[in-house]
Amino acid sequence: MDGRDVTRHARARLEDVARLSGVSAKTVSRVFSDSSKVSPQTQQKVMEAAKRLRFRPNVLARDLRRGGVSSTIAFIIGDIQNPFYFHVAAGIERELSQHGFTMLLATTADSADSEARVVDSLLAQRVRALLLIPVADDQSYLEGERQLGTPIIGVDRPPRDLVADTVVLANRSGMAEAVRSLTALGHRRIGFVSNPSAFHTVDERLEGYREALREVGVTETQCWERVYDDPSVDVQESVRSLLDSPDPPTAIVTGNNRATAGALHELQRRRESIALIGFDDFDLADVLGISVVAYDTLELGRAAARLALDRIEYPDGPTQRIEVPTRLVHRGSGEIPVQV
Amino acid sequence: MDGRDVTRHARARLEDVARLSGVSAKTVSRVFSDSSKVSPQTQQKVMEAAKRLRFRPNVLARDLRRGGVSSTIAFIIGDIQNPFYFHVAAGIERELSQHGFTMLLATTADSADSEARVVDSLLAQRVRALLLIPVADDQSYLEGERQLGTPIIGVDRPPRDLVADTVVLANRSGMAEAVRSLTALGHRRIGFVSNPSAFHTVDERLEGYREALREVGVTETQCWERVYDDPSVDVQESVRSLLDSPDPPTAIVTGNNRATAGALHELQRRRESIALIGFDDFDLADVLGISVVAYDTLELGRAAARLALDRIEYPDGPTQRIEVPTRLVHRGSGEIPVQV
DNA sequence: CTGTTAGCGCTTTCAA
DNA sequence: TTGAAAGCGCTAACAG
Repeated sequence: MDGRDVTRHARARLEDVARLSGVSAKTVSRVFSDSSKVSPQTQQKVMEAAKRLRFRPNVLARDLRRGGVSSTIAFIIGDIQNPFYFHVAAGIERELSQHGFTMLLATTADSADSEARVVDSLLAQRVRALLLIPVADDQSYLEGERQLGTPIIGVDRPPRDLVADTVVLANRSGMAEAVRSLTALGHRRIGFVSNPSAFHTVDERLEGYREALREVGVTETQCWERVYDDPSVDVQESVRSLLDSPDPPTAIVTGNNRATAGALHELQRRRESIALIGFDDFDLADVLGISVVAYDTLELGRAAARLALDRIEYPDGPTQRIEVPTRLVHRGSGEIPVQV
Repeated sequence: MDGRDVTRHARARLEDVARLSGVSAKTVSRVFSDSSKVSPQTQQKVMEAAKRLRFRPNVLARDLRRGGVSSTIAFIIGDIQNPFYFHVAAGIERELSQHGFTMLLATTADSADSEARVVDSLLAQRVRALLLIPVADDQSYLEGERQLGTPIIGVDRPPRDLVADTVVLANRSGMAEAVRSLTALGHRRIGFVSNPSAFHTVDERLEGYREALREVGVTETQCWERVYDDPSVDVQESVRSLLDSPDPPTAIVTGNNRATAGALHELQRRRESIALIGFDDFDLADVLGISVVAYDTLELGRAAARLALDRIEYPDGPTQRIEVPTRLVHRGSGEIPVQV
């Protein structure tokens, strides 16, 4: 040591501020939490000292003392690469940050056992609430945690075997509306393409599709349905097999944005243009002229965050289920009438 | 109360597990951190008790005791809606989770004072490192924190007035390569469109553009440059003004993905097809046939995360600057020769 | 309005 | 290999 101050300064604590400003630690604490109960002069003294010492309350210690819960809320998603998830994340983050919470984002790579591990590590961090897009077959393993008071919110799909607040899209009616707009143009042979299929969302969309076709007397739809659960099956190829089948469809609807992309790739390859409506909106869909079933993704996230905040405030309120509406956006591809 | 167990169970603590398994709290603690020093029998006893009580170590308390730092690493981004940020976040998250850290994601809505506030609240949470996409004019306010030992990593742009590890793209050379491919096809009047412009990234891309044009003797490029900093100026309109100018360009390069989208909208409106190369790849660019300067976004994130992990391990190592390479992807729009 | 004491759940000594 | 005591930085509960 050469006499100059070359030591790495330690972080200032409440007590350091207290000493410098000549008050007790508790008073400093009050200034930083519920300043209404401290006289203005004291407040100013404390704030000055704090500034000089670059004091920042240690949230870890605060949260520990306040009952072991943190001010973070976790959002667990599957494949982070899918733009859908991050628009939802954006909505959640925006709503949470307005209420003093921060979002902890974790991914499960859409695998069930990864889900359990990730959830576990987040709970160890004492997150204040858990928002998750359920992937595993069964979320009953969260029941214990829920009883301990951690709010658990299902996003985009309802958790299975677990009573929880949920936000979902109007999948069934949204898809039915899309298919009806096609049948109105004369289409009867309509393909439904999706991969994966196991999720609640796709199930519901498929039902909406069948429902709308039943309304015009088409009850045998199996041969137009290309729904796989195997990630190795390329959507583009399933569209190809559909269009190459003996009695090809005159229109296609897709179960999600990835399926839409696959369909577009195949249609471009064939240089064909067929009636197409995708579920999920996407960037540049307008430039491409693709009609879609759209919805406010940001709002989906916000609604989920609000459910969590509600549940934190009213732990014993009734279970809520919010359905975010969809709307059919006409951009051309969905308005191609059946070729006679 | 009806006699059945309707009380909300409290969370099990180390001590509860200790009591149930007949050992001391410290032994249980050992089992959960550095189990090598506990006999196998004891270990099993403890694990069983822990399982029965659904015990989960409280990371808050652990981190507090271990020196007040958490096992979370924050990533601060501007506009969360931009898919670019997401992919970077995905890369970061992936790398971090492999090393036992979780990612705290916060947004600043691309505003400078919001940046300071967000950073402050994250530091209060004692994040272990700070990854940020600098937005404010000046990050010197982080200097104190850096000296306290919090690693700070600049992502996509170097922090200003702050020595910090940084990951950036090869902006200049990437853009120069794109423009060279256009000049090779005979183009000399090439438009450059971007909004916003204030960021390091766009500056560098602009320089690359000018450099490549200088190489073929074009030194006066101002009239082809449409670079704004006003979010209210629509890129589509600036492309329009460019194409409607007395001496319109025969090719366009864009400064980022949003500018590319704007250009596409305008070109579609005019039903024109002009040579176009975008900076940043995007979904369905292949279907649209748009040539782009692409790069591995995920890798950008991973590299940033690795810098943080490095710095945590070797606080006094040399400052690093990583440049992620770009590559020109030919898809047709960039291969349109100049019209004679 | 302000201070004192105790303790959140864990781990770091240090001792056995 | 195991345990007892002390304390991380903060705040709840109680005084004054």
